[in-house]
Amino acid sequence: MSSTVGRHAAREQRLDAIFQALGDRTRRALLARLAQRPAMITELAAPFAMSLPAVSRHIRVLEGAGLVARTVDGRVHRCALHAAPLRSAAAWLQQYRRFWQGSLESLARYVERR
Amino acid sequence: MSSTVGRHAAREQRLDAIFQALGDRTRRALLARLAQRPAMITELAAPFAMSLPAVSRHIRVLEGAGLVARTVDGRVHRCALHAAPLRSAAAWLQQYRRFWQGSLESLARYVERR
DNA sequence: GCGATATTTAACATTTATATTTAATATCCA
DNA sequence: TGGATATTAAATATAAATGTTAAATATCGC
Repeated sequence: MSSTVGRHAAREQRLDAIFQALGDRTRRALLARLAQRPAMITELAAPFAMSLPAVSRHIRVLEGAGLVARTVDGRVHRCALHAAPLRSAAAWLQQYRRFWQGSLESLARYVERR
Repeated sequence: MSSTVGRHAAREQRLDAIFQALGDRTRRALLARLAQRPAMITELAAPFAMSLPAVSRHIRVLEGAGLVARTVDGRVHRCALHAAPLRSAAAWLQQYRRFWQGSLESLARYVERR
């Protein structure tokens, strides 16, 4: 699994997991909450109109993408944001920066011309 | 639907669609291909070990997220990258930049100390 | 008009995602 | 010990995603 294609597939798989995890507003809200400070599961679940097991599984998805780290402390599971994978996602998006920059500049030029 | 919550929900929905669209490696590969130059459906589908209808639907998902624009020219559907929504995704990610930067700086300090 | 080409639609099968409710498990603490 | 708390697991239902093949639709070009 140390071949070039293997590494490529693994990176793609990680991006799949990261973007899929981000593709749900509940999970993005959980990340936003964790960006404030770490929190236990019950605390994280409280604001949502959704059962605790449902939130628990959303958190597991975030963990699977490497976006949340869990520390078990007695019966309390404390969750913390782990932002490193977001960096990979941002790096992927930056590849396309010139395209949206391009269209913005085109728009600017267009607006100036009038 | 022009209330603040309405707008918020709409933005969340758009982010859902964008991130979900990006959460599939076939679709990311299609975007990468379209970043070279526009192409028709058949052209886009050719490299994939997957039926044409399957690719056609992936493209529709990208369209749904606003990432691909289609121009019908006779029987040929020409697709072009439309990167603007990626900017929203990047903007969302930038909110978290300080977290991954933070860990990078910590690492740098740690490496320096030794 | 007719056959070849480009694409979608339909019908279908399979898998994955998401949510619920009800148990089970583990820990805390009086 | 025993009841309250924190969390997961199991069972279940539904919906959505993904892929296939075969048929339908529309256009091209002779």
